[in-house]
Amino acid sequence: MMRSMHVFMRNEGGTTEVNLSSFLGEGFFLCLYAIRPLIGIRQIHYDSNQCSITYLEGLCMSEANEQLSMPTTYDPKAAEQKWYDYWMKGGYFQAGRLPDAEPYTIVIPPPNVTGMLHIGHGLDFTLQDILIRTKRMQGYDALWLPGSDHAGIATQTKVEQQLREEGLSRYDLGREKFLEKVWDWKHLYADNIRNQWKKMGLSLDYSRERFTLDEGLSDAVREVFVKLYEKGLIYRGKYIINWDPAARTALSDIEVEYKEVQGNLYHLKYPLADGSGSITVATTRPETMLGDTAVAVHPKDERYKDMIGKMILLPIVNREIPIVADDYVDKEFGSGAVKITPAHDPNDFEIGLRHDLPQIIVMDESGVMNDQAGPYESLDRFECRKQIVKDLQEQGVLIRIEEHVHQVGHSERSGAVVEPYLSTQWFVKMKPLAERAIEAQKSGKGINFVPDRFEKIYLHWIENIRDWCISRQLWWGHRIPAWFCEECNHMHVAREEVHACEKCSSTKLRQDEDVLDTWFSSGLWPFSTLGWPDANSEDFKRYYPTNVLVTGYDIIYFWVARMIFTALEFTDQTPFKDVLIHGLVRDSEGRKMSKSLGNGVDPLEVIERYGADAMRYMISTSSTPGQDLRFRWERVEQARNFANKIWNASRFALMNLEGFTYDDIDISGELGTADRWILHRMNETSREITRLIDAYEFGETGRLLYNFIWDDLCDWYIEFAKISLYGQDAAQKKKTQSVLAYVLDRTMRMIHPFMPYISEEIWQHLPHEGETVTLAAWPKYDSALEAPEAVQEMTLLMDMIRAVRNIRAEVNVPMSKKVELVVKPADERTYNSIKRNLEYVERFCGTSNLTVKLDCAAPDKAMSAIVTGVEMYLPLAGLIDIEQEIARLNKEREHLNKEVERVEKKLANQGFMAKAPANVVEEERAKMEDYREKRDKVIARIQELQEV
RNA sequence: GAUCUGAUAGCUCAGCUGGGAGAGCACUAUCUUGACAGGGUAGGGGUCGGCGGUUCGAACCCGUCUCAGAUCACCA
Repeated sequence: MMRSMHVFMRNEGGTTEVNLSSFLGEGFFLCLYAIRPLIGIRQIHYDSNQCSITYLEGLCMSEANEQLSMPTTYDPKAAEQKWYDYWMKGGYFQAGRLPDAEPYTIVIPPPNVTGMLHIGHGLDFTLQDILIRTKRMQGYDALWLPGSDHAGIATQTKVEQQLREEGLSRYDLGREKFLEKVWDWKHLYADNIRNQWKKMGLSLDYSRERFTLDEGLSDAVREVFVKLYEKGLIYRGKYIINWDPAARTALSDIEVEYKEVQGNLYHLKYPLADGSGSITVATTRPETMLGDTAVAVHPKDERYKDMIGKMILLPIVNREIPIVADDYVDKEFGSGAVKITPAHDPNDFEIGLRHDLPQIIVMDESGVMNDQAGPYESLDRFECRKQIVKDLQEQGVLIRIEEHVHQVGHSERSGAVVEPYLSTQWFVKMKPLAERAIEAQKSGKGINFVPDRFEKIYLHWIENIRDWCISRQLWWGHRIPAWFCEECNHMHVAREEVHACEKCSSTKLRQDEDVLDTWFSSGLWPFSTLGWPDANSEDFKRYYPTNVLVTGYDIIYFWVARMIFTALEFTDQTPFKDVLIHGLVRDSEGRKMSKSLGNGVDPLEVIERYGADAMRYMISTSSTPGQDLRFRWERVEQARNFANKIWNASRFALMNLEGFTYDDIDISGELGTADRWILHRMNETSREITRLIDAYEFGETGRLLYNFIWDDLCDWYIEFAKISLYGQDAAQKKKTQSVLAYVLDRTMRMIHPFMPYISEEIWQHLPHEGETVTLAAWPKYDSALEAPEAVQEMTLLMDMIRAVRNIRAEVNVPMSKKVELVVKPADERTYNSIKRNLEYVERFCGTSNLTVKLDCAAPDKAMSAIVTGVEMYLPLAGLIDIEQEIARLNKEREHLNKEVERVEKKLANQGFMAKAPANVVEEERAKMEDYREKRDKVIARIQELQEV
């Protein structure tokens, strides 16, 4: 709906009417409001019928803004590009600038080169950046080492997928060509990752960037492998492992995810070979019966006592297999008889060893039945299952199918159903390594987990650890440093390539085809990146062990635990002192972010829309250690608004700091109440946030900064400062300018770790010393800034102002109405406080025409307010009626009465008096006095009014 | 089955050694007073999951139950 509107332009008392037509009311108003500074409008009034505009007198806003080159809203994009380049050029992130300082080290959990970073990385990296930036400012030689992980199976899967789209497999290309492709991929994604780091504003030392397949790191891998082998802690052998038929590789136990699946339990009746009967077994994987080499029963099971030792004629393959007795079998479960397939089940494998049973592998490495499967050869394992069920049913062997929900292992990467599979692999013997780690932890020389409950989780895992299968039948990764002689098959394990067989001198050697589990190299990350095993590595000597590792709870087993035991084994110390565990970033409904749900959040999108600082602030401060957090756009918005608030407060300051230099800052001597108060608050805040950052309490830190900046600095101090800044007293003005410049400078330093860009942008505008806030000194608590009496005075003023505002709101006193506030202080000290600060009260009580009168009698037609130490009366003849005021006061009295009673009761409680600490009792006493005083005054006032 | 985490305002969450329940958003009213409408001011809204216990005093400690989630281990 279009309608026309009149716009009045008011200037110097005169009003010009302007007709504007064809616009939508409120939308237009908002547009006009937005461009207000640009066209020099000072005020706009809008209601549904008219809109009036007042131009700025004198200096108009647009000019002021141009001078400052600071628009009314903060523009993150320009600042981000500019300052990151500036930081890089200055080399501020490079460690080693302070050779005499104590080092502080963090190594980044290397992201996989499989794709783009997600918001979870955003959380992880932001927390680290906050720590490293804080420590850098605190004067440490801070090193944050970046890098990425080759992520063997994950990356190879991706590249193979890409190939598949071209109709190719890795075998078509061959090992060498394929690896070239993967390296291309790696370069592309490592660049992307680096770019994303920069967008997030991370202060990484790029000169030390590492990749797990770098020469140095590969050397570390070989060193560790050979040493462990020589110690007998790495062995090669034929065992049941978890096999991923899609990726055609072995997996470790923790790379298998168990998911609940609705399946069937098939009951099979195996006939005895002598025809004397049958025995029933049950299985969820009937196709494995082709590899059965026994049936096991419990030795004490009466039902089968006589059958032990007899033979069974295995259907379909017509193989005779024995009935064996083994304690493993649970008499109570199912029929009490178990089919044994040593080559395709870990438990059966163990039983097979005990009873010396043959191991028959019935499928190949891609899950297709092999020649041992007789008629089912070349059928896929699941096809075979269908077929064999049908056949067994026809032969009367399958007597029952029962629905059965069970856990089925899936490959963490490919998603394929994992097949327990007998094959020759390399393993790390975990017991001795784990014991050392457990001992370290229990003797107090271990890792400080934050929150500490994760220590329990870590210990539980490492105490129950099984040997680690480290070989992978992949191409992308560290090749196992083992060479076999083609003549005599002798195995050589060595750091360098072996050219001649030590046994038969043959030069025909071939290296083991397999590569190592990607976590084998990640497990060395904290020291391999710093130059280990090179004994002369300066970085290793200086920066190891690292201070803290920051990561999510999802990789405690995969990574954290492995780093700990390898570091203990090879460097004789823990790789870091603290481990900060954070949660997962979930979507707004609490679901895990995933590709399939499409609910992932791209950090670059967040940065694009709201700026890197907003993203960093939101994500770092909306988390508590160890707890998951939900990603909500409205929280990013809140963070953006916070950034904008900081921006505008700074704009105000800068407008009033024209010509003011760093050398002009002088906060000594006589300062106003508000000045001393804000310095006090800033000082307190700096002490608290320093403590909280050291405790990894980023959420609390953020809240504290938010409250300090928004409430104390913007809502109170800046308002109070206006009196002095707009006043006539030049000396006083200079003091306020000093405080403003000083406090803002320190405030920018304090928020810098959280919001590096906006703090740098503002800091550079402010009177400052030094090249960058990145290297500015962290604010230290300064006892000279303590000002308890200013706090007391300020509290009084704030209470008074709030009380008057309340009254005003209640009776709706128009802004324009002239009011006199009558104030009666209780004592001389309060009197002097108020006297000194009259102007503040007059200005900020929510009305522009308020004057304060001290030493007057209480007027009749007035609303009253009692705050600690002061009675106040706001004469509002014509606006209030006395009955209403009495009613309001009665309500107030009731409330105070309740408080008084509560405290009195507490103080009358002998238990409390006897057992509560003295300061608590004292506080309660003071409260009671205060409440009583207020209540009595309210009562007195009611009586006064009733007499009128 | 074991272990762990969570349950606080309509929503999302804080509440860091037990001492008068908080924030943001949303909602209601109100305001354009030379930084900010991405603002200001005022306000409504909670037996802190239930029940017991310890304590002078419990959102917080202990026990127990209910619900939600996670991790680990599983027998065919």
